[in-house]
Amino acid sequence: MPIIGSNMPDDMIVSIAYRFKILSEPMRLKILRAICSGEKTVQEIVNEAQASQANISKHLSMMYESGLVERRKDGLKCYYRLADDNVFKVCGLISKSIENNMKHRLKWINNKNDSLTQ
Amino acid sequence: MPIIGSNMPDDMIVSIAYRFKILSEPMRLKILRAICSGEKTVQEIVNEAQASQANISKHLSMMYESGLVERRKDGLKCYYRLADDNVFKVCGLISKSIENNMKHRLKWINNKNDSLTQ
DNA sequence: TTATTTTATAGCTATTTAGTTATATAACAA
DNA sequence: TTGTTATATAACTAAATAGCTATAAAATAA
Repeated sequence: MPIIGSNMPDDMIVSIAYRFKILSEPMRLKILRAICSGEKTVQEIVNEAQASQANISKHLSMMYESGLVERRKDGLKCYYRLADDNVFKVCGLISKSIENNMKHRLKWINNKNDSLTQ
Repeated sequence: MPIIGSNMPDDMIVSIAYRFKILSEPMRLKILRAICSGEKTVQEIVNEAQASQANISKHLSMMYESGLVERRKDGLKCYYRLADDNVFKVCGLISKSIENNMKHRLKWINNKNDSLTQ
């Protein structure tokens, strides 16, 4: 299964880039962290993510428009939930990649120190 | 293995967001597409991604600084390659997620049409 | 030396956008 | 009706940044 492969068309690249863009803001990841255990109201998300209601609402609207989250209205309250859980796998891979990178840099620093002390 | 889980600390969120940010620019994904089959020189990447040399070089520097790509200098030329291939898995999941989302919207549209024609 | 090639970078501009304040909308309660 | 609560949105500002042009740096060739 080719993933990004040299055959990936430009418009698919643009779609993927846009999805990454949504995931590239710490506040939006905090929102995902808040709803990863189940649906939450806007107020609950505001409290967990520690931001203004207007700010959270704007982020949620954007995430909804792009299909990253789904929502359900019940009276005055609006419950948001994840649209699918691929995003968690993605974050998992990214953090693994960051880990690899840090290990790599650490090894490089150690080698440098070794050669300095030899 | 908890992935993003409610226990993920803020600084890890920030690191992950930054990695996503690097992946959120179509031109940088085009660079990845260019080097996914193996290391390439800056000129080769410029040709494949169809952008100016200065622009590609700036993106490559940024990707290098953040540990997304590695490089090897040989005379005048500089070869860039991927640091690890988690990024491909990530793009794969993202495109799968986009697919799911499109299917979902399509189904929603179809249901709407069904109810209109009933 | 001088010229050429390859890559990196500095300075600039236009565009995007996160967060803010204030307000609108909409459901509920008295 | 009026008031209150929950959420969405409009207008604005400040900061970040993609791409541009011009130039610097560094290796090679003549």
